[in-house]
Amino acid sequence: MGRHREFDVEKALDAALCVFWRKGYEGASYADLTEATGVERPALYSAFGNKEALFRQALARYDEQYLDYIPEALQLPTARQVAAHILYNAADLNTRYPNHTGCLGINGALAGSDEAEPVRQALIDFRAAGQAQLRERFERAKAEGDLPKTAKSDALAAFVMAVTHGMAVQAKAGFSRDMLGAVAEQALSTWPTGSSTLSGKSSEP
Amino acid sequence: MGRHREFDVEKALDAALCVFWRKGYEGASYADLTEATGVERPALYSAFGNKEALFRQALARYDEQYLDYIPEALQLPTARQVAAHILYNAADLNTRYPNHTGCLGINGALAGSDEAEPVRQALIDFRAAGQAQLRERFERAKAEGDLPKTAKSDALAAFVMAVTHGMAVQAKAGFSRDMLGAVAEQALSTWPTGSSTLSGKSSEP
DNA sequence: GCGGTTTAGTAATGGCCATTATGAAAAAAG
DNA sequence: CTTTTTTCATAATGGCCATTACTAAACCGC
Repeated sequence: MGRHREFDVEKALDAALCVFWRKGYEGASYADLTEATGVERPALYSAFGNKEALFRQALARYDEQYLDYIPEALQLPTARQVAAHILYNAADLNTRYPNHTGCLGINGALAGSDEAEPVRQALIDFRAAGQAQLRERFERAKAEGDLPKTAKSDALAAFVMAVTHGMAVQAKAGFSRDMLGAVAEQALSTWPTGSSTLSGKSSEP
Repeated sequence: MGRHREFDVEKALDAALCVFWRKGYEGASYADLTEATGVERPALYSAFGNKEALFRQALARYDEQYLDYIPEALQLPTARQVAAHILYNAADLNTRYPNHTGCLGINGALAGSDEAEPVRQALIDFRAAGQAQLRERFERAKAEGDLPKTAKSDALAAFVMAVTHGMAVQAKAGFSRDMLGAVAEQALSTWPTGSSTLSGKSSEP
């Protein structure tokens, strides 16, 4: 029993997510959040908890709703396809919405006041989890002969992630989808292969 | 005539620079700045103007004091050496000071409140200037036959910058100098060569 | 339709923010 | 030594911040 909620919690979370995406954790004020969600402050608190809790839920939703290309990528047959799928989809996502360019995982909190340290750490862990998945996928690729045994899977994973992070910074600076695509292409050129040569171009746009 | 300044303006600027480097523009409060510089608020205002003006002066000093490896790099004989010098020195700088890892050009202001928009734009312009220099250097390299005529100098410059930005993000997340060095090495292993093959390793550590 | 319970919205609270008024202190000029 | 000019430091100002009492309204089971 009791009164029903008058707003759609999921829609409010989506709206808050976009605010965080654009302004980051500390840059987003409750004035911004209430305006974007159409929900008054106390209702946001009762539905999501405080600002940090709201951000963490937004991050989880971001992972589900926007980063589904990562599990997709990990299932592709070759390491090179995995990397290509990630890089081109990142270029895409980072430039798809003009109102919130770049990546929530980067925009969220890079530097800031000490108060935001827990959120910063959460984002570090979030990115590290993705990188670990990628490294493991590359290790499998080595076992399968898809990558040379001399390849360093942790360095390769860090490299792919570094390029996506760099593209996120550039997207936030206004770089076009095409420019980021060119960056991705360059990152993929001469990818190490099991059979020593054949550096070929990407199969993706 | 009149009273002398009791603090060293340059030292105060250096201290403020480190605060911005660590916390970014919005994350740095005047409480932080007065503590780090040992200078009271009104003295900072009279010496540097407001917070935005102080940040811009800190950025200029950062360019002079810490990014001298970029003009150095541009004078090296080959495009590959230019890129290698930039990437390895960036890996170094990003991890040299445990109290302010990463890069001021990235940490300074990526996302944030609307109020910080001018600072964000200043940093975008700052990074774009570096990227433009690099692109021009690569065009020269094409003219000199040091890069293939088919190479896209703007994409190459954007790629090198993307990797440095990504390394800055990773450094802020606590990555070691060695890990960033491995990222740089991987970035250089994709480098196109004039003579079609021979993707060789870097000459730098 | 009434009592219990949950939500909505207004408006308050205390804290930190950048910025600056104010007046004391210090140094050079006359 | 006095006057003028500049810097210093304390402390105030107004605004925005996240968070939350508090009151009114809406719904469910009875």
